[in-house]
This record gives sequence, structure tokens and C-alpha cells, in this order.
Amino acid sequence: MSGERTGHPKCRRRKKFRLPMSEIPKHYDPQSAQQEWFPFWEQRGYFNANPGTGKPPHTIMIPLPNVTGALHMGHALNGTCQDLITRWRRMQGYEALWMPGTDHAGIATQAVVERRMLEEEGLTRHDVGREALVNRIWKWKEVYEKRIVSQQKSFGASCDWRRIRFTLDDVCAKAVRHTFFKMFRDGLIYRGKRLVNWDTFLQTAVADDEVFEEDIDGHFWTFNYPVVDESGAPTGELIRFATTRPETMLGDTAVCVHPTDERYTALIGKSVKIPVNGRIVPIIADALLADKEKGTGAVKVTPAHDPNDYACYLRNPHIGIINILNPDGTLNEYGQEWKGIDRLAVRDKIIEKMSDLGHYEGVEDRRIPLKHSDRSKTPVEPYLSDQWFVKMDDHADGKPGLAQMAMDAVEDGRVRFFPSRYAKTYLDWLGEKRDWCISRQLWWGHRIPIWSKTMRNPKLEDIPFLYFAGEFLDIESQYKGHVAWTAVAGGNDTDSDFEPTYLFCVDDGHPETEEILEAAGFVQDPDVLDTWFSSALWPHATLGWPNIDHNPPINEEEVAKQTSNSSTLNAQRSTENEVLQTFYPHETPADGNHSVLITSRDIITLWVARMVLTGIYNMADYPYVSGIPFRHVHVHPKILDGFGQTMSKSKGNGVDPLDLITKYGADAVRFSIASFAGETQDVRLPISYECPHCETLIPPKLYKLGAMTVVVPTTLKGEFPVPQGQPKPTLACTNKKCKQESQFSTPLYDPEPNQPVAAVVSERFEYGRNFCNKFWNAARFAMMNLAGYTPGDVTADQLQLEDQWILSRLSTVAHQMNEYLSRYQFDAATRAIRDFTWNEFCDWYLEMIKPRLRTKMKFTADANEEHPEVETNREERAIAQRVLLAVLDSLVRLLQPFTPFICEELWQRLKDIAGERALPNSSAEANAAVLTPQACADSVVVANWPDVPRSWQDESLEKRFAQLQDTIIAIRNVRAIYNLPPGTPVKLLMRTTADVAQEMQSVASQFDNLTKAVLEAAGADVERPSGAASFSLGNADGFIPLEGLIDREAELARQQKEADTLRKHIKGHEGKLNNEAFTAKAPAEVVEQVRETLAGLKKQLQSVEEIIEDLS
RNA sequence: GGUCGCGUAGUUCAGUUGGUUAGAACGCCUGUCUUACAAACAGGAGGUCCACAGUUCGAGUCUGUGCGCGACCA
Repeated sequence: MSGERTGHPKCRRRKKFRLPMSEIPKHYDPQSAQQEWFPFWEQRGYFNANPGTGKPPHTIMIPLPNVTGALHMGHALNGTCQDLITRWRRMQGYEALWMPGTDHAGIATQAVVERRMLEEEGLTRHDVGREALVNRIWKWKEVYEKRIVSQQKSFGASCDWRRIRFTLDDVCAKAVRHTFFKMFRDGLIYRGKRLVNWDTFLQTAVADDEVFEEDIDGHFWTFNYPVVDESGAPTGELIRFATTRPETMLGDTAVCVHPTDERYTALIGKSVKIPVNGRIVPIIADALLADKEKGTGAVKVTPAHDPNDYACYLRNPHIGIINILNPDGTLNEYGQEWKGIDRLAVRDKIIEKMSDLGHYEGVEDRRIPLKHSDRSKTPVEPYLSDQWFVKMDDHADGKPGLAQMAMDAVEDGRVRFFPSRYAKTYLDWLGEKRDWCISRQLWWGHRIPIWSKTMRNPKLEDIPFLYFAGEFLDIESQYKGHVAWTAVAGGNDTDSDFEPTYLFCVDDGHPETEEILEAAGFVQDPDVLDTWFSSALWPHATLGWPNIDHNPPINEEEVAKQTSNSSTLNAQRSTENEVLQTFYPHETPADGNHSVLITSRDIITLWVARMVLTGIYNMADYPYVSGIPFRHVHVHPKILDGFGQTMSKSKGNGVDPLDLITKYGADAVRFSIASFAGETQDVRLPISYECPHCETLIPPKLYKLGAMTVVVPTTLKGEFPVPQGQPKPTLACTNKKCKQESQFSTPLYDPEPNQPVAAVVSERFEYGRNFCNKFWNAARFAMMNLAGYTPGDVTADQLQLEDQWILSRLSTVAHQMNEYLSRYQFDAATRAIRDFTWNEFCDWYLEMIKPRLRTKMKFTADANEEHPEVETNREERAIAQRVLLAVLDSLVRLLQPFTPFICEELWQRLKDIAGERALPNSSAEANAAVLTPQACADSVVVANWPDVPRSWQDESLEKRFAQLQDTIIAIRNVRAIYNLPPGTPVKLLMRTTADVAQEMQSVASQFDNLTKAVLEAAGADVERPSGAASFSLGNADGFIPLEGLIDREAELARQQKEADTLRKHIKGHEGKLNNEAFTAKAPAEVVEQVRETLAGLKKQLQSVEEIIEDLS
């Protein structure tokens, strides 16, 4: 590991006026630290990650947030985990890249811009046209990308901001285009029909995860179809069925019954006539679609407009498939007289006509689950349309296909999941090997690079475009390597008519070829690619692939912020893409390179699987890297509200991370979030509304609003929905001194402008805030006591008991941190460092060294001397200062990844006071000093991660120390019970064995220091004085004489209670030992342990009983 | 419907391969503005570890069933 970066001449820290140490504020001020240190880090380029530094690389690709809106708590959790790992690895000496960027989120972003355009200007996308709409969306993107980046920076995200990418930028576009081309050329991309969720308002397919189900009041109509014979004449039989969507009968292609349903077996194979259009359709048997138990047992089959019916059609293709809808939800020519009318309006017409024809039987009211588009909030229609697909299945020759290759990577351990159980989710999903639908009927996205033309009866020699620029093209010899083509059968092929469609795909960078195609009458596909197609390429696209000759360009604006030139790299000068070579995972972990994707559960299938798959597919050709895009995948929990429901804008339970950062500070938010991030449990984050007048917290409640449930304040005043022109609901403050009403954040409407709004907050973040403040004050105390600090070695013999103890604990904790972080156990790491800081460093160590830090003065005999006072404890004070500083220094480093702002603030202050500090000396030499002074780095961000020797860990010392702690706690307990003020001294007598007694004597000064107890005697023959409070530890009894103060009755009761507890435990242990099965079968060490514990308990009980006897 | 989780103190959560007298934080109660910290300190109360059955010498932990809740995939 290289030394710390110190004293860079070009970036000397600007001198800042600092208050005298005694005037360090009592409270940590997060806002000022945030304002000062983030620009400081940026200017120095500390977050840059460059090739060629000789350090092993560590790569994290951000799971890119989309530009539809601002970041929420889920992003904050996700980002905190990534920043934590990045900062930790950076300190460990890795060239740590955290790649930032955003996603264009095709449908979501286009929908939001379209909706706004319609609301504000009354314009649809067809009014403004493709180019103008796309331009508007780019503007939206600029605004939100800026907002997202500023949110990320506000919590301290240490991304290499120079490398920021966007899935629609030029670099990503090249990768998308080339991947599509390769896949098309390799026969992996095809066009086919698919039943999709069709948003008739936005006129596009929406993905399953962009659809929500809502129960609405609907109807269930019963009709009948007459059975007809071969000539089409009615046989007199009828088949009855029920439906919620009568209009779809125009597209029925069969009636289906269960094969074993005796009511209908005779009819199977016969036909019915659809009365409204006279079409004759077969009666088929399908056990999967029809259910004997439900209704009449018969169902109509509309393959083009119902997913279950579509599946039935795939099993029974002979029934045919008829689409009755236009993209806007009106009926097409199959709608007959209702052509051009909306399908919902046609519903009543159909019922009317069926009734007129005598085939209507009845109706009942029913709650119906109806799928709605999340984007337009209108009901979606199942709709059959042409889509583009990527083949996932294995090749015909049995070679593994894309899905299998991605599965292999996890199965053979090249990609590992943390926690490992998520590998199953990944493998199960990929195992279905379902083809991936990649087309979207949108304008915002990567346009599909396919040009097509359909021709009637073409003759080979008449097909000019096969002689492309004078060359004959075939699948094997593509045009100059950048054109691939195929022909597919047309829709109207008959024996006499051959009408194929020719599809040409053109690789990136060949506009002249596109022009030739267009001149020949070819038309580019109007659709764009699914956003996930481009995000799947993120790990290699952002590193510049497919350009392997140059480093990817970097953002000049970000470079300009940096004062140091060495940090910038001219992207164009390189002759190979070193960035890709360095930061894309290498072939073997032995290269020392690490990479991890940190994300949440729902992304495993959408993203992780696809990134692995495209990574392997695209990167397989490059020898210096492996195919896989990351070695580790860490899946962190989801954030839920206090009612256990997912947070979302539409529910009104979302918390804005910026509100939290403003209220608690970035460090506090990060620290709290890290403490939540465990392996199994999702995070419940109960929210409150904060009164904008007095900061009182108002709890939330659930509020039913039709089918939706939203979260509102318990003290809600007013009703939803708000009648036009009426005042909006408010929240009433419960604080009796305030009692004001105010607006509050809600998804249902925007608050009145220029009025105070109760923000949504969560008290759980006080955990982090309190910790930061505690740490701040510990450091404040240290700094106030560092006057006269001198750097110097500390040797083992100079260490006091408490020094040895804190160093032993520090070593343990520092190693635990590495273990926890390497397994992504953020909650455990947070607990470990917090407990050490608060419960050990602050509560015990600082308290114990106070006497040594106090300057003790002595007046000299000669009053005429120039300096009448002399410091009598200079040496012991110096040692205490050095050890204190060493531990504090390590703590600042260990905490930097969690709470970087406070750590930098302290680092810089400590740097002023003690630029050289005694730090752990890991030298193996015998007699080497324990601590040796070293210069510290310019910033804690680039300081070395603590390397604390394991040899400092001393179990037996920690045990002895625990005995001391137990004694002090027992004394404090007595003080509290007898209400003895902390200042009043008490006497202490300890009855114990000789060796423990000696131990007690050696730490007697600490009894005085920590609980004002003066150890009067310790030994085996100590007698309990009368009128004393007593306590019993395992191997020692303590007595505190309280003549006159002691309440005999109370003391007796207390001791009786203690005795009862002990007897209960003794009984339990004896029971165990009396059980022969236990002593025979349990491991000897376990039995021995129980014996020891029992002996201890009995001894303790004996002491307590003696005390009771004394008292009685 | 399938898969994966979760039910432990009033609340939010820890609890390693089964063996401790079941822990923490917040909240609550009692004292303290004790020269780092009241966002703090000292002390305390508070638990049938969802239920039942099983495996085991021994179950908060393993197995099964049930109840309640969540997420993901259909």
C-alpha cells in the first residue's frame, strides 16, 4: 500500500479562521461541514479513478436512477451503501471507481412530459411531432439530472463525477447500436407478435411493472351463443357464458369448455354462431382455460384481448386470432357498424344488440380487478402487436444461449450474490429463458436501427437492394461488415402472392448506408428500444465499449472544478481504452481487482440478469477482461413505511432525503441508513409530519380514498377529494402552545403556494444525529486536552491498563469492520463502530484518562523564580495525549466511509493541532514502539485505512478490565438506590481472593475517579461492616458503609429479590446437571461450563444470603 | 398460484455452526446542567422470543403445520 498523500504543493489548504479550542461549538454543525468539505474534495480530485496508477482497481457501477423525478429514500440507502464501500476501498489503497449516471427511462419520462404538456398547453405529442417532443424531454432530463446529481452530492457521494454518463448520450448510444447490430447479425433478434399491456391513452405498450391493479365497480353479464350445425343452422342448443367485457365478443374465435365437463362433452368439436357478427367459431376443450366449477363452465375465447385466452390460442392455434382494436382504443374494421367508436362505448351497444337478438340473459354487479397504466392512470387493454425480441433460449445446436451463459456465471461462482439466497431468484427467472421484448412504441429512446420494406412477388435478380452498392449480399458476407439483413414472410402470403418483408440493420456510424436504404424506399422502424436494453450495457458502455482504441471522453465541466492537473487524463490521446481495461472486471480475482453491484431485490431480474448476459455477450472477445460485469452483487433491503408498505409518491408516505439531510445532516442520515442495512429484514421507517411552526411531530394514519389507500396526518382537517374551489385539507398541530394548522406534503395535490408545509420526516434518524454529536464532543474533549501535545513514540511499558484495554478493543473492532464490510453487513459494521466509540471510548476510556490529562501544578519554594509553577505530570500527560490521539485518529479514519463530513472537519482540526501523530506501528520488530508518529494525509478521504496489529488484542486483559467495570457499575447502582449525590465520596471494602484484591488495589484510583469511591480495604478477611450496602459479583463481594443512611427494609428487599433471581437460575442449572442424558450426551466442555456457572451462582447466592442474614 | 423473506421489550431492530442469567437504540420511570456532550450522564422497570406439533440431553435458533405480514415472479 502506498503512503498517504501528503502536502501536495499545488493544493495547499486555504487557511481558515478557527475559534480557540475551548470555543469549539458544543454541537456538531453538519451544514457548515457539508458546505466546506464537498467542494474541497472535488477541487482536489479525490474521487477521480484513473488507469495506470498501479493500484488495484475497485469498481462500482451505480444502478442508475432515472431522470423522471427526484431521488427518494431507496436511492439514499442504495447510494449510502455504495459510497461506504467506495470510500472504504479507496482508503485501503484501491483505485476506487464509483461510476455515476442516469437512465432515460423511456416510458416514464415521456409520459410525465406528455402529461404536463397536455395539462399546461392542451397539446398531445401528435400536435408537436416527434422531434419537438424529444427536445422537450431533453430539457426535462437536464433539469432532473441536475437535481439528482445535486442530491447525490449533498449526501457526499464520492463518484468520479468526470465520468458521468446518461443512457442516451453518444457514448452509450454507440454501445446500444453496436449491440443491437451484433445480436441481429447473430440471429438473436427477431420480430414477432405479442400480447402486451396497451396504454390506449399514451398509445404504447407498458411493461408489467408499469401496471397497477385496482378494484372497480363493474358488471358481470351473462349471454348465450347458439350452437349451429355444419350448414350453420341452429341446432336449438345454447352455450351460456358470462363476461365483464361484452365488446370483446367481436374478436371471439372459440368457445371453450373443460374436456371432462359432462354438460358439454357432446358439443366439443361443434360450432357456435356469434350473434352480433354472425361468425361461426368452434367449441373447443381446454382444461387450463375452462373451469367446471365456475359459472356455467363455458368461456368465450378472445385470444387477441385476454392473456389467458391468448395462452389458450397458443395451445390451439387453429382457432385463429382477431384483433378488434385500433391503437387508440377505438374499434377497427372488425367492429363493423361501431368501427371508430371507443371500446367502452361499444360495450353498451353490444349488450343492447345481444338483448335485441334474444341472447342476453342477465347481469350482476361485481367488484372487478382492473389493470391500469401507471403512466397515464387509464385502464390498459391486452393488445396484440408487433414487437422486437431478443432470443434467450439455447441455440438449435445445443450451445448455451444468452440466458444459459448468464446462469453459468452464477452457477460456477464467477458472480456471487450477497446474501447468497438471491442467486435463486436470479437463476429461477433466467431459467425460464423467456425471450426479451425490447421494443417500445415511444419516441424517447434509442430508435431501433432497422430499415424495412415489403414487396409483392420480388424476383431475386429484381431486388436491387440485395446488390447493395454493386455487391451481392448474403448472410455470410455482410455489406462491409456494418449491414445485416433478413427477410420475413409477409402477412398476406398466399400461393399466388409472395410478399416478404426485408429487414436491414445498420451498425453505428454509417449514415451513408442509411441514406441509400431510405432512397430505395426503406423505412426505419418507428419504435424505440426498451430502456433496459441500454441500461443492460451500462457496465461496459460507460467505460467506452465498443471503442477499444480510446478512453471514453470525460466531462470537462467537472474537470474544470479541479485544481490539480495531474488528475485529468486526456481521453483522446490514448491509443487503447485503458479505462475499460482497468475497471472492467478482469479474468481472475487474483488480479486484485474487485467489483460489486449494489442494488435492491426488484432489480435482480430486470437488470442484474441482463447486465451479466450482455456483458458476457459483448465482452467475450476482449482477452484482458472477463465477460462478467461484476464479481459481487449485494442486495440490500427495501424501505417500508411504519405500516409496512412500500414507500411511493402515490401513497404519500415517501420521505425526501434532502428534507432529512436538512434536518439531521448528511452524516446522520448516512449513519442511520447504514445501521438499517442488514441481510434479511426490510427497513420500517415510521414517518411523521413535522409542524412547520414548532417542529412537533404529528403521526400518520391510513386514509381510504376509493380503491387507493393514502397516508395522511392523524390530525387531518378536511375531506378528500377536495371539491373545486374549496380550501385544501390541513394538519392541526397537537402542541398546545402551537395549535396552528398548516399544509402538509401529500401526493393528492400541491400545497397552496407560499405557505409553510409540514414535511414528512422520520425520528429514526436521531440515532445518527445523536451519534455524530457524541463523536463530535468526544473529539472536542480530546482537542481541548491536547494543549502542549508533542509527537513521540509510545512504548509498551508506558501504557496504563486503560490504554492497553482501549488498544486491544480498537484492534478487535478495526478487524471486525473489514470483515463486516467485505460481506456487505452494513448494520453490523455500524453497530460495532458505534458501540466502540460510545460505550468504550467515550464512556470508559475518556473518563479514565481525565486525571492524567489534568495539568497538575506545583508551586516552587522560591516565589521569586520566573516560573513559580511547574507541571508535575508532564510525562504521563504526554503519553495519555499520544494514546488518546492515536485512538481518535483511528476512529476518524474508521468512520470516514460512514460519516465523511464530520470526519473531514475533525481531521482538519486535528491536523492543525497535531499534524504528526502517534499511530499504530505494525512493525514486527521486537521492542518496537507501539505507537510511532507519522505525518497525516491532507484529507481523511485519502488517508490510509487503519492497520491495527492483531497482537494488541489481549483477552485476559479485557476480562480483568470487565471485572473493574462490573465493580464500578455495582457501586453506582448502590449510589443510585441510596440517592447519594455523585459528589459525595463513599468508602469501599472488597472481600475477595488475594490476587483479585491486588488487582483492585492497583486500580483504586479509578474507583475514586469514576464513582468517588475510596477503596479502604481489599482481601480475603474483609468483614462486612454493619449498616453497609452490599453487592456480590462472581468472585468478589463489595461493601459500602452507609451508617445512618441505610434503609434496612429496602436493602433487605433488594437483596431478597437478588437472591430469588439467583435461586431461579441455580435451579435451572441444577436441573440440567441432574439430567443424566445431558451429562452423558452433551459435549464435555458444555457440561463443564454449566458446572462453572452453577458454582459461580451458588457462591454469589451464598454471599447474598450472608448479607440478608446480617440485615435481619 | 410459485419463490424468497419477516413475526423477539411500548416502538424499530440485533441475536454467528442449537448450549449466555435473551441484547441494543428510542420511548417510559427515578435522579443529575458532575468542566466533552441535556442531541448528555447515572440508575431502573419492561419479554409465554406468533401458535401448535416434532427432532434433540438441550430450540429464539433446526423441521413440519397453522395464523398474520411483506417483497418478487406469474
